[in-house]
Amino acid sequence: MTESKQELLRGTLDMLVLKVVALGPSHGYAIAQRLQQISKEFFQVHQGSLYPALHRLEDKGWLQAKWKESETGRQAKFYELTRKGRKKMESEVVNWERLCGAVGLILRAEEES
Amino acid sequence: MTESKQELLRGTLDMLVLKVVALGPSHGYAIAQRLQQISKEFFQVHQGSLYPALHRLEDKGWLQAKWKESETGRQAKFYELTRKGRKKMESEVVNWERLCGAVGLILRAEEES
DNA sequence: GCATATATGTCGTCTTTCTAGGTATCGCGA
DNA sequence: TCGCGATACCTAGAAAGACGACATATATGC
Repeated sequence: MTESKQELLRGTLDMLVLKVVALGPSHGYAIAQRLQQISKEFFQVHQGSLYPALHRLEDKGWLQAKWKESETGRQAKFYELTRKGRKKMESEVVNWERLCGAVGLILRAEEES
Repeated sequence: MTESKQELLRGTLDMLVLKVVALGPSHGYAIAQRLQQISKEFFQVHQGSLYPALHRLEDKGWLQAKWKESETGRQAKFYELTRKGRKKMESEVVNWERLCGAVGLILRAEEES
């Protein structure tokens, strides 16, 4: 079994996290679970990637954090999108789509005369 | 004009190069041009990215190089796909498509009840 | 003689991810 | 009660890959 979970593509994590947080404020642990669930187990986000990413996004002013009680009754750090974060997310999505399109052009290219 | 060319997504360059070489043996300089042209100027591949990538792909046994005369009459290093390289390319493409699908799931996700 | 396009390459830096560890609390079953 | 798995946070170090800047050389045209 060479069955290891999918590595993330460098640079996509920020967009994915912003998008998941846009679905509703959430804490780190839950964000990782959501990403895994929504992607049908394709993405497996490691804590060593996620927490630094959250701090990065907070530093940049795209996320804002508040300690609250989680669903299970413990303290957890809930992140929500700032206005800047929403803009950033939207531009990242647009860029992702353009990038996908460009990759698609390459992949569908055929030998020209 | 904040018009700088698109950064590559880390990890996609290998696939794109393999795919372009699959269109027909080509040398570094021409590979960069082709990538730019086919992607309609979206990708601008830097020399500092491309040449190390070509050496990497050659080391892995996915590309094979021969010095030949280029279209302009000079010596250039022509790369072509090996059998291993073709397999690698195909699996990378499959993986790219699965990854795109997974990202799509995230981007299209909506707040569930 | 010089700029530009062609063509290859290296080096140092930066960013991001992974691996591998650490802390702590809670609920559950043995 | 003891340990374990799940929940929840975190960091440090290493690896990878892309970038910018630089270096080199030849051919063509002005």
